Amino acid sequence: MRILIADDHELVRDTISAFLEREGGFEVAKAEDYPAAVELMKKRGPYDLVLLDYSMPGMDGLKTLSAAKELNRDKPVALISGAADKTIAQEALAAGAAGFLPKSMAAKSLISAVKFMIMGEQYAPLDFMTAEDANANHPLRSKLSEREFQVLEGLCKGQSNKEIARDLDLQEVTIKLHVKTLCRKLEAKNRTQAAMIAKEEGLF
Amino acid sequence: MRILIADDHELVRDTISAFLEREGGFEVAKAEDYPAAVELMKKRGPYDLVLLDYSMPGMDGLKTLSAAKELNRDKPVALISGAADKTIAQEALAAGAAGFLPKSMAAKSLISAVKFMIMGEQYAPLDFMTAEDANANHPLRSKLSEREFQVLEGLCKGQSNKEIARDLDLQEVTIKLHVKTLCRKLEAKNRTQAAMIAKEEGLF
DNA sequence: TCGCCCGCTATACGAAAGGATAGTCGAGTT
DNA sequence: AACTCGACTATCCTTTCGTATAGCGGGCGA
Repeated sequence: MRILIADDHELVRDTISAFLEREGGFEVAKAEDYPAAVELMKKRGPYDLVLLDYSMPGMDGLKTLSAAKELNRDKPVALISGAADKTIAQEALAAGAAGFLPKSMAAKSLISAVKFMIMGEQYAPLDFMTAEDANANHPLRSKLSEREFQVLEGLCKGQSNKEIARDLDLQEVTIKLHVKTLCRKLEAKNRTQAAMIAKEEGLF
Repeated sequence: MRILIADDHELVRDTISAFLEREGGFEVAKAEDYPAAVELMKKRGPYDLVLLDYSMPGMDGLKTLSAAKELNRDKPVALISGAADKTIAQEALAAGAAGFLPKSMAAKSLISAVKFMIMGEQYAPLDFMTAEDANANHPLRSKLSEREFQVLEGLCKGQSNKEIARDLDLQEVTIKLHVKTLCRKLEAKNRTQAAMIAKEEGLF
């Protein structure tokens, strides 16, 4: 069974592939970014399973996923990620990914997951998929009201008060009020800073 | 030789520890976050080497580093990180870290680095430390002029044009101009969106 | 040397944001 | 029933942003 693993962190790539080789008896090829993975698939492909890191140079979300799937002649291609959340996993699976492997999964589960996917099944850890979205019970959620949260989302998109008002079907003045109270709660002195704080908290 | 490795990604933690055990003959203990690492150091410590992930639950930069160093009775404590840049590494080493291991290092170098640190030396990969700062030759750097870059930094801090002007010792109108051209280059429609784009690019 | 681009400054104006105060309305408390 | 509280609207006013247009000086290449 031949596997290709692409991850920009050499330490992670090396140790995971060493683990797969020893514990699973697979033959593992390594790539340090997406273009390198493409090269390998073209020259040595198709592989029985391709594992792509979701955040590495050259990866552009789900577009590259389907491209890789074609390059690997419809043999399974799965995503692996340390930070991505449930929604991204769902989109990936819907887009035809053979599986989604969070780096928070146990190493021994990895072996069975890999075997499972090679057999053509779709894999995703149940506990990960049933978990709440990270931002659903985010610390900021309790500080801000629902409305303020919606307005904050608009701020993060760079929308003007007027645009936010249109989207939420409210008056512009109301948005201003929300922006003001929301800035106070976040200890931001203006909308831009509020948006940056939300971004730093990992929101939106 | 007893090593403690703390990382919130189980897959990474497991495979790295397996690698250290097999290839290096170390006895490796694992912790899933900082508090768990503290527990282990209290009960089973000190370890000959402690590896702490820089971004995991409970870690608060360098404060926790020195706390861990005390808990481990001044035996070496090193940081390991996937995303952190050179400046963080330098601060960590200055704060008494036994080493800084980027996840982009080769697995076989890990073994020698670990042995090196256990002997009481300070370790950091030379290529990593001499590398340019990630944002020094960032794609945006070539698109934007130096001034525009400085102004963008101000935007990301949520500063007003007037404040940025004071900091850069320029006139407010000049800042406005830079903001405008910078927004055009970034395809942002206002300052907030420009700041968000910079943030997404990993700047500041 | 001429033209040209770049960084900077200036003036001016409309649009947007920010702040203060006040009032309506409905839901839930006491 | 009186009360609080959150969400919403309204008016008024000041500050800040965003855009346009024009001018100046230095550096650089044709």
